[in-house]
Amino acid sequence: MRPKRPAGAPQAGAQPVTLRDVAEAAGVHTATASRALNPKAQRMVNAETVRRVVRAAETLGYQPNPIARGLKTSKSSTVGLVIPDLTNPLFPPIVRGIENVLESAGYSALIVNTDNDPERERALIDSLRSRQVEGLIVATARLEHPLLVQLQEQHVKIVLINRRIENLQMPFVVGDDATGIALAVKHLVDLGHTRVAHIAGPQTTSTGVDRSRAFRHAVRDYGAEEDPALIVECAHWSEGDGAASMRRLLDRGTRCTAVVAGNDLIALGCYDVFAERNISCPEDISVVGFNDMPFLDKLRPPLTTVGVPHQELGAEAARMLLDCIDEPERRPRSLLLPVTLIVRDSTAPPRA
Amino acid sequence: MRPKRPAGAPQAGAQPVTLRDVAEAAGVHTATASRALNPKAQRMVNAETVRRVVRAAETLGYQPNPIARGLKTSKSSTVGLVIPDLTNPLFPPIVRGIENVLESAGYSALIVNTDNDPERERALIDSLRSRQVEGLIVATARLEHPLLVQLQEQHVKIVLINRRIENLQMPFVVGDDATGIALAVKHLVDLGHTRVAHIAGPQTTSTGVDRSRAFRHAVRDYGAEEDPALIVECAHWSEGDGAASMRRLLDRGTRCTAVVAGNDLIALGCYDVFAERNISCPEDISVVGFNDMPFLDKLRPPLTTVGVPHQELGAEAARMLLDCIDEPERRPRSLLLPVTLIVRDSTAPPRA
DNA sequence: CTGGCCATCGCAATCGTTTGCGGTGTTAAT
DNA sequence: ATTAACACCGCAAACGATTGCGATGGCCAG
Repeated sequence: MRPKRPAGAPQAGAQPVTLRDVAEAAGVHTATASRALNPKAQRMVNAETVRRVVRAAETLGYQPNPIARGLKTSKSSTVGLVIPDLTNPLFPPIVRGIENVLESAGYSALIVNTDNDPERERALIDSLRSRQVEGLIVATARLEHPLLVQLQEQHVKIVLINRRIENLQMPFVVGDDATGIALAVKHLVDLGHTRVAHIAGPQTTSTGVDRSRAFRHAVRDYGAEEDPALIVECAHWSEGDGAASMRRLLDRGTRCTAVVAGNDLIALGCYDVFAERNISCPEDISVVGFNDMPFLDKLRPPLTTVGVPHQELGAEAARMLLDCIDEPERRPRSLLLPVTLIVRDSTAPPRA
Repeated sequence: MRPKRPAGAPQAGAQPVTLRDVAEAAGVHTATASRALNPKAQRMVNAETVRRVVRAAETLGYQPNPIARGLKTSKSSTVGLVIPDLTNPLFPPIVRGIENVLESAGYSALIVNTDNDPERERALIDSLRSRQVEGLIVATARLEHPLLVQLQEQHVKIVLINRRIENLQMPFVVGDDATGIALAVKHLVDLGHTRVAHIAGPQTTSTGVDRSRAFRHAVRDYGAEEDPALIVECAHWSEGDGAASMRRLLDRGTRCTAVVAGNDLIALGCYDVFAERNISCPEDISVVGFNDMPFLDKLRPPLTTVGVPHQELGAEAARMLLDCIDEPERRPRSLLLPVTLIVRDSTAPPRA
């Protein structure tokens, strides 16, 4: 007889009501109790017995111990979420989307921030794996990403979010960058712009190359000028790099009346140099961003941008990962979510 | 002899290198291996043996299985983080601060978003506890918070962040709201304002009452007008509620030339109302916010606010929680972190 | 009446660690 | 020389769940 906890003190200490307790209470063996509580195995046990066990479990307030369960099944009900920096306003909505679907599936997420440092990334992923995460949602993918292909070879379940990897069968969910950019360019051309520039994101990321490729196509399709000088690249998706690139563009005297930025942060960088140089937006130059991160409508001028359903992005990625976990043999699916142009006041017809 | 994994395929499958493997490799029992690897118990085993074991562990790439360890020790190396909504820009920096110190201590955080719903909060905390978190960092505390006192009675380790609970010995770490508000009021008075309003946060939270109390004191201390009509309250710390309260203030005809908002979101609400009613800031009304959330400098006008070291807040809270875990008997400490006034362009002398 | 099948359930091993306890062998004290 | 003290290490029992396998009993068909 193991020591009973003091009666009348339900849940006094931690929560020591174990499977054995409910088994005893129901007058069965722990094995039967386990099966009775497990939907997959319920049919192996008498319906009446199941009822007794679940009732016992309920009245005792039994909560299975996921650690013990995890030890036996080597499932942790946990997934790892690898992002560059939670502080980047792009990610909180994604994270919430992910957590929402994980939560309803009984899973939870361990979040790590790599700060885009490959060394750190490797270490953090190691620690994630040692915590037995059942899969990874990765938002830090670069086009060339040896670590990720290595993980894939080790059959780690991975789904990419917001990024793809070249020449690789790895499931991903991204926004429809191409039509987003096309929408932006069309909007500008419709306003009358002919010389529109592009401040591209880093070409080491799929997002960067997809958007700049889409830009070149759109410029051609909608009949704007195809001047290579109108395209500059950023080293990182940051405000500072955006500003630097904008300065480069201006300094080399490339004339333009509109710019589509690789993302909102880069657009913010443009705003900074506009302020430095007394350029007024949208009168002198129109700007459109990408992502529709929060509070863009509070800027002066409110930023025209393309809205990406980040929360759904996250939700879909989580669903996809759970699918991979449930049926490891399914072939990788990927998803392209629709985006929308959000017109605010940073775009206007060019000065006559 | 248990089946060896195929040689030449290091880490091929999951990561099946177990303590037993290193024990065998070092020619000792798992028990000794365990002790050799555990700093607390190393002195119970011969130094030479320790060396052999650690070398074996290193060459095999041994990673202890935290699940198994947790099962035995009922420690999960995990803490729960309870916040209202990750999407609120206030929290990402806090989370990063927390994760930084947890990471270096070998802990990690499970984040849940309550959306300020007590029912959801209870359910999420239950799920956190069933995952054996060793403690909680809570950012959702209200002045009256039965759930939290109940948890405290059950000896759950809790540290509050950004909030306190009334009449309760529960460790917390907060910014110095009082001097923050005092700084703001002094700044406005120095500019020449005499009728300064306060749009207070919800008085159900310590932050709300602390700031509005500080406001009343500061107004008196610096000789501004003490008109109760100058103070209105928000139901929530949100943009919408801030706007609503600002409208109430204006609609009842209370004259004022400056307002200190309970936080930045509320200040943003004021901006919205200014836009609606063609009030220009700072010419007609000055505004100062609280928190210095990201991108405030991009607003028009850039928002004067009081800066709170959120990342340090998080870091200190995490340190505090780890302390509580390590030595459960220590009496609760609390921390008040210094804040600074950040003057931008939303404040100016009142119109002559 | 017997053998076989099926439904139901218990036994016990197992997951990878930690840890109380007891068993060595060695050294120092009497 | 006997023994106490000690350092070191192995044995085995945990931790709380899952699961292959075997045992039991009831039932039907042959």
